[in-house]
Amino acid sequence: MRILLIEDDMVLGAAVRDQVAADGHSVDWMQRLDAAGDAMAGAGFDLVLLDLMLPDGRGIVFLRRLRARGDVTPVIILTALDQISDRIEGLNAGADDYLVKPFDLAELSARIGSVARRYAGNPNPIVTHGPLEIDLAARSIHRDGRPVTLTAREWALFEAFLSRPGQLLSRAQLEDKLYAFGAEVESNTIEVHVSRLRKKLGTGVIVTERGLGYRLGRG
Amino acid sequence: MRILLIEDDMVLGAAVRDQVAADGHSVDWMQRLDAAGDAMAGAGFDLVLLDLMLPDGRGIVFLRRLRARGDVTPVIILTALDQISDRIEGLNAGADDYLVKPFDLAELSARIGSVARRYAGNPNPIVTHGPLEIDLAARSIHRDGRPVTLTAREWALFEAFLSRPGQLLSRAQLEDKLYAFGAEVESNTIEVHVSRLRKKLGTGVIVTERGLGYRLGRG
DNA sequence: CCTGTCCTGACAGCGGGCTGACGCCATGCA
DNA sequence: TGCATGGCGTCAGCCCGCTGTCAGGACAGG
Repeated sequence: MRILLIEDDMVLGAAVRDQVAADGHSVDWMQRLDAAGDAMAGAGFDLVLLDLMLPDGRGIVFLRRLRARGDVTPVIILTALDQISDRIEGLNAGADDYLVKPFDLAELSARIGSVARRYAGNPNPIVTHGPLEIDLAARSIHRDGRPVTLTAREWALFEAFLSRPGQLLSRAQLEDKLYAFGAEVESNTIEVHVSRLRKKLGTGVIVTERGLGYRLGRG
Repeated sequence: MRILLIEDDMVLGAAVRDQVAADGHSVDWMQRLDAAGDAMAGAGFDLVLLDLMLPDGRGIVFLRRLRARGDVTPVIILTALDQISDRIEGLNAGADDYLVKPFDLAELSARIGSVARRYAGNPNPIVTHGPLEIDLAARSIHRDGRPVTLTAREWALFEAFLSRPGQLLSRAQLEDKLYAFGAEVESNTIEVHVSRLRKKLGTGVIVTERGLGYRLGRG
């Protein structure tokens, strides 16, 4: 897998590079955003590891611009910012995952593997689930042949179910997926999003386990 | 989830136990390290809440010994020691998280959920018990290949039996596992839930020991 | 047979879950 | 800058199924 590492801290960058390389991936390490932008425009990477605090600009802007260009390359954010608002901002900007420094290198490997598996894409892997056809890479869904459009949150939620088919997911687990680790949600946000998802995808897709959580229904 | 609480303070221990039980986990509470060691050697717990200051030894030694044995059960340390050096020592000994007394019970819940989720990763181990296939992480059961759905209380009860295969469990023990202390049940609730479980899982799963309690039958 | 224990169908209360509605905020457009 | 739009979190009220309770019957032991 081709990985682009954008990190200005030399010590941490080297450690990450070595770890990722040891996992068998090829790594391009850049210390500046402008160089990274050029690299992204050229060869296609399979994954981007992005530091948010860089000398020549905020990584979040970089990420947002990337997504605005239609680039769907998976991005994992590495940062010392541990404010909830920052995490939300990161995910809203289109990040796929989030690691707060200091993080364990083994955890980094695990996250990379997870993201890689999710996107392990021969051209367009299409998952069919009952009347639904899901193209994970393109983030598109068709229901009975008709296209369905999901919002960012809805997609994140649905993806959580797809990644663990048949497994029961508690509200807390889902909140972790949507808000990147322990953000406090004071209301029934998950319920509302589930409700909205059901309205778009059909009622049988997500099944409620009263008192426990939700799980993906049989297609 | 099966949780082992090691805490010698009766007031705090009771509070923690009630909170954890209210979150839907089954709790074993021990006041001494030697007893806890025996318990760990037997049934597998999903998580350990460990006080560092105990009458019969230092919790840190216990933890280190645990890891030396190759036991990877997640451990959260509860302690009044708030020196940085203590934290580092605890984490180096193999703890997964650290809570300094006095801590908020809600925070405890959040940490437990977080640690549990971190370890809830695939591949899910499947336990077979006669005609039953049990996926603890996914909270799913199949009987003769057909899925069986349990309610929250039914799960908690069944889990209590699974965690102690073959061991006799009195009604009082089961009530302790299912309900927070103080919320005493005055009727034959346990009997009713056993009955409902048997109807879903089959009659041979839970065996009655007249006058004593119940135990898990041979598969 | 008697007695104590256990099983299970029935039922009501309530608390968790669903969803329509609303307001805030960010974004896009003129 | 003002207006329109759409996403998202929050709230309230309704609904439904879980769950504790009870009662009557079954069963084991003596």
